[in-house]
Amino acid sequence: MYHLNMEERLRKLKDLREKGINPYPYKFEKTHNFSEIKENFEKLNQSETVVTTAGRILTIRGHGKTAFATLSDENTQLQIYLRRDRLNEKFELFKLFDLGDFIGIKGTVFKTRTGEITVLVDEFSMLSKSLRPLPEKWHGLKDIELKYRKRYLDLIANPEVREFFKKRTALVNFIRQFLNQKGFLEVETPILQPIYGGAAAQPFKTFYNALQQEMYLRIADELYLKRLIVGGYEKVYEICRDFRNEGLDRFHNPEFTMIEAYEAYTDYEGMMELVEELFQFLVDNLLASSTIKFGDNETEIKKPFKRISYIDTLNKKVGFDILNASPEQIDNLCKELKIDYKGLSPGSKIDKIFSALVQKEIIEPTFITDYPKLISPLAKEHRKDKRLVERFELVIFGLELANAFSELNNPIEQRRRFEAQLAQHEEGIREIDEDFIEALEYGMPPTGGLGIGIDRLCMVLFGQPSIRDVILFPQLRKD
RNA sequence: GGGUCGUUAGCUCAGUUGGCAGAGCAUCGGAUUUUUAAUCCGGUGGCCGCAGGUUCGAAUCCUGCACGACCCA
Repeated sequence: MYHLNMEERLRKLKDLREKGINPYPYKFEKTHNFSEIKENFEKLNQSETVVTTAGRILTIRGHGKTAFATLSDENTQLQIYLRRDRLNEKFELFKLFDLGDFIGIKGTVFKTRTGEITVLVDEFSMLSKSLRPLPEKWHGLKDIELKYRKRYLDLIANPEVREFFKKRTALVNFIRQFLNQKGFLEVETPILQPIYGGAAAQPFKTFYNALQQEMYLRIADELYLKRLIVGGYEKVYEICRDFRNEGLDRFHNPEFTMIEAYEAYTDYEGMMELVEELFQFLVDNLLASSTIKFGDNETEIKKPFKRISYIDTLNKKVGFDILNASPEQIDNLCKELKIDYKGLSPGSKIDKIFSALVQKEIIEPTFITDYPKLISPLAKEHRKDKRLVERFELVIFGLELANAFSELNNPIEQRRRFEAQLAQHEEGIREIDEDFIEALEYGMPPTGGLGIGIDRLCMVLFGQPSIRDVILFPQLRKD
């Protein structure tokens, strides 16, 4: 377990303790962080201000009776300079410091011959002893599996990764800011649910001992947020971690972050406007340009987004009316497209065909509108076509980023849809959420609802090719 | 689930036709009072992912397994 590199460090740890130094002290008060020292250099330098600061040692360059070290704090790096003639016998203590250790220093700032802002150290202390060697300073940590499994090392060794995850947080904060400004109320609903619903997906099961009852980690929070609309809130949203017990690849992590928003007295047209406005807001606040790149593709985020009809586009592609096609016709198409269609409902087959023929080809931000009723049990029937519902998905670079409906608020129709879904024996619900229907029976106003996948949005806006690059601790098999 | 590729020192990577296990950084010892991928001299460090097989001999060829990446489903 302890390799040779560690033995030396353990020796130094012991040495520190023998000298009466606690290698893991409790607290250290900084007067400045590194950015503040750099930004205020002239003032600090002229007034000979004594600064107190701290960071992790990244490199040490020893020169006999002096030493330079580069430290890292959360945002940037700073060089320090230690001299035997200033520190006297305490200078020798620095030999017990290694790369990776946290050091606290006190000193004055100056510029070296080459113009680098540096702190000339008058006092220094061990803030935490590191027992393991850091990844290499020049190449960083490249091994992709190690980067995911030991993200802390990735964050230490690759400052751009540390920077990237700040951008993810900024993205979420701007979404919050946007919705809050619009008068939406952020709420929290259960992650542990006795009945799962709101999407077609397999849940993670667990067991609640106190109630002696099986529970599920939510696959969506749709049904709870709609209950809140029934309750009288008119605009609500939740930034929710959802869980789906399904495959794991470049676009799927079993736990992922969604934002779901519901607004009373509007419909899916209203949700399209909201999405366009939100995306504009995010681009303005987060990106240098409205042009985004993903793999070999490039596009611009600019409203209004293109709108295409699900059925019209698909029918044009296949050359017949797919909603009136025979089961054989659809199966043959699946075979042609090498889709594994066994056990799928007619609706799911059509959706797989759509995904292969239409969705994958879409690059520019596009609203796909008016989905088949078969695959949309929670959306309201289309006002002009009974076979369809008022639903859209936003697709960019072939990826589904948002999904929205004019929400179905007719309780009788909702029960029929759930029953039809149960009869299909399809993945998705196994039990009707009677309380949800009861809530609808008390009356839900006309409502527009929207879900946006935050992880994928992050991938697309920031050009990250894998969902594992936008999740701090992506799921991997236990090694 | 299927296919392709990968796994060698703490990290980044070489390793020729099957013939002694290598480099840089890190680490240790020495020199060095403005360096910055510091420099110079000398060391330490290996279950070559794991388990089998072929062979006089395997990091290298074969089989299985584990983990990962990409593609397909």
